[in-house]
Amino acid sequence: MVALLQKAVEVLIEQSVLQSEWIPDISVERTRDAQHGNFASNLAMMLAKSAKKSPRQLAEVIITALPEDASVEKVEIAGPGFINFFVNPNSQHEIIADVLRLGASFGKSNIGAGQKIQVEFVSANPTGPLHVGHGRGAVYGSVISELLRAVGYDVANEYYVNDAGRQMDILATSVWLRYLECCGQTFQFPSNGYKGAYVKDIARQFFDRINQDFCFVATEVYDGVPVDEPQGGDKEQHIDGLIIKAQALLGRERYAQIFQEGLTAILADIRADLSAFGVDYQHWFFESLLVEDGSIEDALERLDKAGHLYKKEGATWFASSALGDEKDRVVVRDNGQTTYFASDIAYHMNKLDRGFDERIINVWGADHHGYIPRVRAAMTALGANSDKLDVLLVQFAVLYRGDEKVQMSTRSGDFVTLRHLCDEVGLDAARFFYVMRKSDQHLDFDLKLATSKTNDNPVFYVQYAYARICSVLRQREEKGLSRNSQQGLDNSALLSTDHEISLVGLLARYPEVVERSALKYEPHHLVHFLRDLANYFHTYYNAEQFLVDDAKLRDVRMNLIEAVQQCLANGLALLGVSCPEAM
RNA sequence: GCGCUUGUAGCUCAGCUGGAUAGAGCAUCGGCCUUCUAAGCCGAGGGUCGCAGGUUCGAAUCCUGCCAAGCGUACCA
Repeated sequence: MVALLQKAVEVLIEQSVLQSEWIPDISVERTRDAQHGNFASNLAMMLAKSAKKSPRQLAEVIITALPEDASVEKVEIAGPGFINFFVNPNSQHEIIADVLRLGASFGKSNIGAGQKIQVEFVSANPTGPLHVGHGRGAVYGSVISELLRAVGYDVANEYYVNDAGRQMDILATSVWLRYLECCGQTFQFPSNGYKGAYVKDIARQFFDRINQDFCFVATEVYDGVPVDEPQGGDKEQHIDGLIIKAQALLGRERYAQIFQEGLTAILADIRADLSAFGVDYQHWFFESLLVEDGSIEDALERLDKAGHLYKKEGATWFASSALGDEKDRVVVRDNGQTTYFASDIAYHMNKLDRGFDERIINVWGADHHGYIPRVRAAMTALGANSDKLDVLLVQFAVLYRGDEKVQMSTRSGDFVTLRHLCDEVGLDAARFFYVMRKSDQHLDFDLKLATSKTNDNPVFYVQYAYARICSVLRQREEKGLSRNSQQGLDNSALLSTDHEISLVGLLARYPEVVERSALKYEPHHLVHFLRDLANYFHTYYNAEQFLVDDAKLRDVRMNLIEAVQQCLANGLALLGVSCPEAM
């Protein structure tokens, strides 16, 4: 359509009706209302002022200059000056043949041309099992990856494991303290320690294997440690004191062993949960690697050479405010320790060095939004184009059970784990619900609704459409009715009801929906599309009989619903949701 | 205080980068099963698109100012 208008415009420029400098980007949009044809252009309205003609008059002129095209049935002027294109229905029907021929490839494209993209998501600290808050990022990241692959990008998923830093020391110490309980010691567990039952499990298993080798008397452990908050002290100082004590009493080797014990157990748990959730990674990247191989020093040196670092009050600062951040940031504390941000700078440098220099995607919790400018600044300072970094924010989901809000408290360790969620609502509903809404919006996740196997569950609505089609196709065979796909394609003109025309029209839009969802990182468009497609199908199903006596008509309809089936399957596959053949 | 994000039907949300009469689901009400799965379909009601200005042929969409909510504003990770 754009090409047709382009030609018309060229003709009119030659005739001096228009001048080339007036011509905007010619856009053609799909119409919302079938009365307005299939496509519409606002070109005449855009040009009206410059051409000093009324939009409708100008539209008239443009239309007469339009070249003939077989796929266009008619062109009309409507409203304030829209040019509406009505597509020849027979050319629309070709989509059915396309879908059946392409099968699982229908909707895929090569827009990405094999460009490398790295998608990093979840990256939760390995200090406990994943909870429902992580689920949304997990599904969002994996669906984005699948979508980008579908449009031709070479996508690598990565999980950044924060296995260095204070939180991990708190975990190791928590495991040790629980282990001491296994040894029969009694004491007040620190209020800032990890209190979840999983820590006890890890400690118990460790105790069963190691027995008493790591055991110390509680009074010795707590001797000289600042008191905890409930006793009027500071919980941070208390836990830090315990960490130092653990390291001192156990010695380097044994401390490392118990540290490793907690880390591997929890990481195995996280991997298993994600895998069960349909999320798989190409690469697990460990923060400790950056510490060990000197990447952090390298990164800081690079920033320093480029003149981005300075010293103040004993600390080393990164002058990020010169690069768009609100203020400068500390990278080396006055005690000589590097900050988490320093690791992140090194990590991003590492990503660039590994060849992900075209596009890097980070999926973060929305509460980290303030962190974006400083990472962008770091990218720029490292000599990369910070536009290559896309940070996608995911808002937390709020769990409901019916009208009742489900309370989540990480501190007490009594949060809802991702595994619980999957057990309760199932993989399909969980994934579907998480990507149903725009990711940067709050999501109300209703457990009751997701588990309901009745009227109002959107997952089942879509799956039901698929199952119904399967059922019809099965019964065609069981009843011994003939099927000739080619005959169906040859007679596509028999598709004449409004339901059939809109269904065919919607199928044709699927590839653009995939493209849009992928390029804008908005999987919810795909979800909405699938709901619409299921809706159109259910309507059609109720309005027409498919297994009719007329063999030609039957073949045509079999082809149409099989194409719908294929499209639903392709879409659900991208979401990682299953297609049950019967419900 | 400053920054980011958000405000659309009773509720939960779409709204395709400025288009035509603002759309779904849930909830409410009324219809449709002797024929391919009623986990479905059809219909009805329900809106000052937070408020007020501005930009233009045209604004839920862009700009400004208010109002309200969430998040962020560490030598934490």
